[in-house]
Amino acid sequence: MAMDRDQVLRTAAALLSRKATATMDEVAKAAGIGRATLHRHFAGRDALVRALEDLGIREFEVAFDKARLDEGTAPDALRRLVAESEPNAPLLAFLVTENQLFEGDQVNEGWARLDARVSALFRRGQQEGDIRIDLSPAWLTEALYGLVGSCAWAVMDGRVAAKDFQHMVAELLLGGARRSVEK
Amino acid sequence: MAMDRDQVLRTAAALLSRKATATMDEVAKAAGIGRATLHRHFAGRDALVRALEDLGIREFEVAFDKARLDEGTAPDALRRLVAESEPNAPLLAFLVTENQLFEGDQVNEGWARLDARVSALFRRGQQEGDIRIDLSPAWLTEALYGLVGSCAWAVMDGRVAAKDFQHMVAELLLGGARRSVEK
DNA sequence: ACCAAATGAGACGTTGATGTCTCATTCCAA
DNA sequence: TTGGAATGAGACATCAACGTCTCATTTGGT
Repeated sequence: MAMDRDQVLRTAAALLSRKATATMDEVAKAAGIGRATLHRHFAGRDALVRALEDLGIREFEVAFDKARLDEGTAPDALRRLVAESEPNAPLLAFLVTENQLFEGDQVNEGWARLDARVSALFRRGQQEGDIRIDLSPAWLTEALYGLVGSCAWAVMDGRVAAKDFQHMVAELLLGGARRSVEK
Repeated sequence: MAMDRDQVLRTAAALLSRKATATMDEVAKAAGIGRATLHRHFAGRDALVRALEDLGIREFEVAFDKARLDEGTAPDALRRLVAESEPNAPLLAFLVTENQLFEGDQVNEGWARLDARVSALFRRGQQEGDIRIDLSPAWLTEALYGLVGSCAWAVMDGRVAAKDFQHMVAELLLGGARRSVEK
């Protein structure tokens, strides 16, 4: 029953992704540790959420690295990005809704770094002529997060098959719903 | 200072869309009424959220009617739907995140009715050859909600200009981010 | 085998929001 | 004008989660 900080965080992420209002007690039980121990490592609920935020940001930075956003065409890079994001999609969904509660406080600057990388990808795609220019990189970034989160919820609710996650997100984001003539 | 139930609900919707954790006290103050009065009309916070849910469902049913989902091509109907949804987009964003807390409880059957109408629209588009068939109507419906909600947040945060809402949502959903050759 | 550190269980006080209640005041219709 | 209904303000008890603390037990390294 040793306390593995990272393992506890991942368990908490899994629980909170499903039930965002889970209590500290529930988080502790889910992680198989005592509430006191949980408190010894995370000063409070806020600290826990911050730690989850850090974990999420770290995971996505790794995912972005693996996706090699600078290589190949932007659409291909985006597909890789969606594929690499899938394992952490529920965590992202949780953090996105949680962030909306932080109103104006101070948001982790890590998000800005991630946003910048995604925005840069879209911008590159626009410059190379692969991405339409009437949709701003900022909006495309938001939309990516939104679709990843939505699909994560849909998968958890059984409305979308898990195996379709990558296709559903990447294809909708890239190609849209309209049936293209050239296809 | 007479109590106008519908006006109170709209004020609450506006507040809670920005700050989902707003207290009953804050809601009452925002509505310009006393907390006791608020309590006389809504048995509790749950009842208030349920009432907001009803309001939202009513609003969207009206919006769907106005959008005339059965007329014209599916893409055109979808554009009208996005346009009609815009005024209530923040409320939708709030209700969507709130619904995720309702885990398995009982979800208002109104959502099923709305889902059915949107799904039917996408299905019609697929049958008429305007919407691609490799994306399920259920997912397209979820994606629509997700994009409307995401864009509502983005507008509230100033990352997207309010005047671009319809274009950003409808064009991304329909056409995707990839620059099409035919365009 | 030993000892220091970490843990689990639970008691305890605190806090913030909730829901109820009272009472003086205001509103509105007859 | 008048009387009943609705309201606003605030007091009050309740409750759930939080955060702190203690102490017996377990763990892990030497």
